[in-house]
Amino acid sequence: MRFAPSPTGMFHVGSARSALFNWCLAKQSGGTFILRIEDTDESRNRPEWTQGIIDAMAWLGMGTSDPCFEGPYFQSSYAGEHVAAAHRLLSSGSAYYCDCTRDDVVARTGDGNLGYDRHCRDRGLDVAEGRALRFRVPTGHTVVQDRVRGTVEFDNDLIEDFVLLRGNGSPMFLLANVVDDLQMGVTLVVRAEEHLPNTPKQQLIWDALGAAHPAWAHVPVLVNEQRKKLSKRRDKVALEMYKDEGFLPEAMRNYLMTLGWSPGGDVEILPWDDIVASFRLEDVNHSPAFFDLKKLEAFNGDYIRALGVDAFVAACEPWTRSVEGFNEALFRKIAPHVQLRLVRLSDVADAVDFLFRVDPIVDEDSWTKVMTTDIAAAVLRASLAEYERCPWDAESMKAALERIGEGLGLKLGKTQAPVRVAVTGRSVGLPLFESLEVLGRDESLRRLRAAAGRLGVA
RNA sequence: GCCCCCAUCGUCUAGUGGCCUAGGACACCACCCUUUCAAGGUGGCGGCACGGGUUCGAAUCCCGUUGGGGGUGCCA
Repeated sequence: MRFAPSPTGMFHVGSARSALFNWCLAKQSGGTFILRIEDTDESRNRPEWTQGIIDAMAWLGMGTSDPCFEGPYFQSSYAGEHVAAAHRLLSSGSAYYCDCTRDDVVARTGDGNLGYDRHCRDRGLDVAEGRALRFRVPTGHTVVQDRVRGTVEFDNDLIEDFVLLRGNGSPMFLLANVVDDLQMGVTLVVRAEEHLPNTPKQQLIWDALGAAHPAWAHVPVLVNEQRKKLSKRRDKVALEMYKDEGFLPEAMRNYLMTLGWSPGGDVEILPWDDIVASFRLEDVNHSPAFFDLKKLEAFNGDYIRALGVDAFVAACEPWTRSVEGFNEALFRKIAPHVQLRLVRLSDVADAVDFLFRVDPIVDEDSWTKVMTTDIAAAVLRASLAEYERCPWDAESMKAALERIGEGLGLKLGKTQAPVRVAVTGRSVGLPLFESLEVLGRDESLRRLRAAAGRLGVA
């Protein structure tokens, strides 16, 4: 098994899914998962992208220290082997040098859509600066046996004599990829469907090299709302971004696996070990899958709720640490209520900051909506009086406010609103009485008085 | 243009000729629960692209049409 991304940007969610598929296969077969960085296009590579890939994979649970993990290897360091293989192809007659430019070809064929016209095929050109080495595609048909798609047949006459070595002598992807897979003993290639058209070409190279090609499996691409392939330019595809927004790696990897594959039956959220055990290439869907953020969020919420309190508090740390006046012990007390309401961990700060700040951030819309009613002043005045002496636990405070509501002919839903805005600054949020309990009597009363003061209540 | 792939609710999918009056999940709507918001519960909306075959019987097999997608680089 191998996963061979090119380090040309942030780690793509589609790549992540391919990696995950490979990983599952390696795990269940006791095989090796090889990470090979395909960095043969020097102009588009950056070392930080490579580290980004490794970090993102580790985040998803594919760590370099895992027994099945091998690498990372860098394709660029095997250029010598690639060139050597190319020369073998040259001497066996499977390749030839060509000095045509793209413009030359188009000028001859008169059609920019057409491929190379095999102009130099039999010119017997020698190696020279600027001359590319092309593969001599044989006549006949190439049959690709694909483990997800079945049998796909290509007419060799329609495959152009593609370039193996550039004019500057550097190897191209098609060749490098094959040579590395051959050398590394790769027996199964699982990659995105966009590589299917490359497969007959690569299979031809394997044949010409006299080696048995690996088994192929092409999984459908991930698409956006317009049903176009997820692209780095248009779409939000960087795994790192999802991490920063508070998606749990467990939720992400579970969700990614369900795109194009299903564990069967009526469940889709299941333990990772079960996923690894039940994944089968033959069950992978043939059609593109839409990357649905809403569904990812649903998965994430589910995983957040399933966390133990300790794990939840720890997972929130990247976002809680920047909350003014944050106190972990206090947060822990309210955490179970927070867990129930979070879709992304990054929302935690807004949910709990009122507990820690000197003064809550007052949402003026909430204030206007709730505090300008007739009842607000009465509720505030009465609750101030009650809360100065009632036992400081959620149940008692609830009972007290219920009594106040009864006196005013209000349901609890109405009565709690002014208290909530006074204490939290907002009209929606965590359960009120539990929040008061955690906040403490002194601070709660102080905020109630401040709100009463703003309303002009004595 | 040419080559290739694909086609079940809006979305992700289950389904491999009779268990299908097509199941689940997300989203959406309603109701219940309720301390706001969630969570949870119950119910609802909604689909086999179309046309031909094959068969006693087709979402499932075959052909065609249409529609989508991918590829078509001295990128990977």
